[in-house]
Amino acid sequence: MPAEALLDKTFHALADPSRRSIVVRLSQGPASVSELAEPLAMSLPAVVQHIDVLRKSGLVRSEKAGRVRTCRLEPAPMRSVEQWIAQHRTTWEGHLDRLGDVLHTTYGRTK
Amino acid sequence: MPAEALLDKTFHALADPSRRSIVVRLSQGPASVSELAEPLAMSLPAVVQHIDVLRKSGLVRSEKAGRVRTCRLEPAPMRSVEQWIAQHRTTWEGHLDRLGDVLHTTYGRTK
DNA sequence: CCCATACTTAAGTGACTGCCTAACTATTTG
DNA sequence: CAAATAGTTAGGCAGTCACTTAAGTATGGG
Repeated sequence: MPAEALLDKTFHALADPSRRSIVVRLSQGPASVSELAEPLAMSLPAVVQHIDVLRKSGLVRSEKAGRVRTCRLEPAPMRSVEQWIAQHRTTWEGHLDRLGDVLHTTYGRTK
Repeated sequence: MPAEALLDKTFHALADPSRRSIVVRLSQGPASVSELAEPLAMSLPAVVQHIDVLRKSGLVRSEKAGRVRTCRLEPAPMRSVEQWIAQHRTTWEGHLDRLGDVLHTTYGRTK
């Protein structure tokens, strides 16, 4: 998957409170579909659809054993989101530093 | 704005490549609406709508001077997204550590 | 073998997105 | 003041989203 599309899907997946709560739950360890559904006030198919959005972003992986599907968190997409933010925050901060320089040379005690 | 809603809007705002490219451009310093529109292959009203999504998430602030509206990046929402991720990655990593402990005590050389 | 469990599939719906064009309102500038 | 510039407003439209209910498919226990 192209990096841009990965970011699209990961940001989109995280832009929903139900899906974020699933992620939070999974950050504490794997869980079945029913376990993930239990705290959510919606039908089971709706939960499965949310899990599917998370799965398509790569944030969640799942395997079925018997009649139970167990979901677990996959760290890579979250890391790429974190990196994207860190990278552009750095640019932004770098620019602020340069702005500071400009302000300093323009208004500071020079010569 | 409640923290949850802020995360909703910020993640949603960043889930679009055009909007992310606007953010990247603004991370290098403020820009006018037309400047932001120039590299994007879409009509000006479409760009303004994207800027509006960014504005509603708090990621972008803008002021109008004369007929030019200048947009700049606001760091707070990006930071809260970064914190949300860091927080749950920590939980997740913590769990991995504990899993490591369990594996060690269960299968490792004990006593 | 029967029944409860744990999903899965399908189809539908109302709201929201991301675009567009057309028309309009301010502000410079010649 | 007339024309170009910089946005803004309004309306429409195809596609996606977040659900729903109803019906189906495995699987495991008694």
